Amino acid sequence: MRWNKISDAVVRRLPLYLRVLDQAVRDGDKRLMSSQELGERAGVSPALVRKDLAWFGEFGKQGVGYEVAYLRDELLRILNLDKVVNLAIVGMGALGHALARYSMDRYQRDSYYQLRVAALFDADPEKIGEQVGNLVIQSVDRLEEVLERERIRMVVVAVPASAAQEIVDRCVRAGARAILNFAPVHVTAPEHVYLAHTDLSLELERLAYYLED
Amino acid sequence: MRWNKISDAVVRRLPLYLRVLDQAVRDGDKRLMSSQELGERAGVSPALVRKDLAWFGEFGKQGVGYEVAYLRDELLRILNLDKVVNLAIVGMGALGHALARYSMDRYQRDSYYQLRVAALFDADPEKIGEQVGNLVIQSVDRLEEVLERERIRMVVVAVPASAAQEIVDRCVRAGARAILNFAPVHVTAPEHVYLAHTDLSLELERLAYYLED
DNA sequence: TAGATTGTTAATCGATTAACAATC
DNA sequence: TAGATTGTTAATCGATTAACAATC
Repeated sequence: MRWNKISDAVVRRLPLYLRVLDQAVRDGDKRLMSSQELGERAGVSPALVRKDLAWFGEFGKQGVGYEVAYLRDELLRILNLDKVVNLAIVGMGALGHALARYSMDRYQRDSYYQLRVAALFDADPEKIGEQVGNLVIQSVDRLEEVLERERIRMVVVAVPASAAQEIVDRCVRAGARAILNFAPVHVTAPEHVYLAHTDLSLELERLAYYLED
Repeated sequence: MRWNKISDAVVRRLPLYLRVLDQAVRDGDKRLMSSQELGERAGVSPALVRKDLAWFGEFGKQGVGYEVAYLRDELLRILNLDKVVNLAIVGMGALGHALARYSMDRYQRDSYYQLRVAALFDADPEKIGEQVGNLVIQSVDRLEEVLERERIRMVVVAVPASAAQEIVDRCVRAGARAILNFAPVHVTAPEHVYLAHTDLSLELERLAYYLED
């Protein structure tokens, strides 16, 4: 089952719903939730919640709402998070470290969090061999080899701008299907690879716009 | 001069243009740039480049293009980055550290980068007193006092989800005008404060959607 | 002048909201 | 049954692209 043509804007909200539902399941305070309440907690209008979910199926009951545990499981399935997803982080600067720690901690703590950090890479000989959680930072020279051997198809790129495009190219050749680029540079990938960009420095800079004089 | 009503989507692209122009100024390879080339380097269509810039004035010359140094300076002014902007980071976990290091390094290195990290806060007694660059992590108890004294109006929130709303509220009361929240939770602020949210775990989770089965 | 490229208006595209029949 | 809430269609809103007259 593939739901192509689903817009980015929709996909972007699914993990938000997932989080609200998972929280509700944990708290165990309610078995059912309306689009009204789900929207409120996620910061999205109720109509949009219903429309987003309707792209993937009919998960609710009229007059009743959505069963939280069921909808959470469906969202996990839709997001491919119902089974372990291996993930590599390339570039173990401060940001790479932060992302690695966060994901590792969460993978251990939350049974539902199935994003597993499977490999860490850096180009700096000083960093290679360093232990982070239960992993050792490897030389980026072994990038292709390890991605292929471990069947890693999701990669976080946190290298300097000057190296980003080359790393992306190499990940693509090694079979990556989804790449999240944190380097402050516009990079490209072939159509069949999903490439997203999160640029923290751009976020900081745009924020300054809203400081009135 | 205030250009209210400029959409978020437009403001979000300005730092992108700024980066391309600044790079061109540094390289010194061209004095002029067309919307075509600026767009190509930024990953934006030429028409959109022209439209975005036109919200703020007439910066180009027909048949010629934009003067890179001039347009860069105008963008710096529009983004309020033509003078030092003080910034506080609350929550010095791995992500807070990464952001602090990044901004501090860049402030030292790039003469045009005027986002100055002016204060660091954490609630953990273990971390308070720790040196990061030329700053010492302070107790979050002193948040209001320091923000007011140092006239800090831009704040990065990198605390755990459970503390985020309280920290945002306190920043608002202490005069913050622009807040960037990294905590994985939906928080709110009054109308007069600009609040943005960057959620790295949501980014990672949505990425998994694009891994085909 | 001739060619190029802006600034701007109109057309298109896409995403969100409103509304409501279906139905639990 | 009566009340509530979904799933879905139509209306609205906003952002991007296309086109071109103005003009350097």
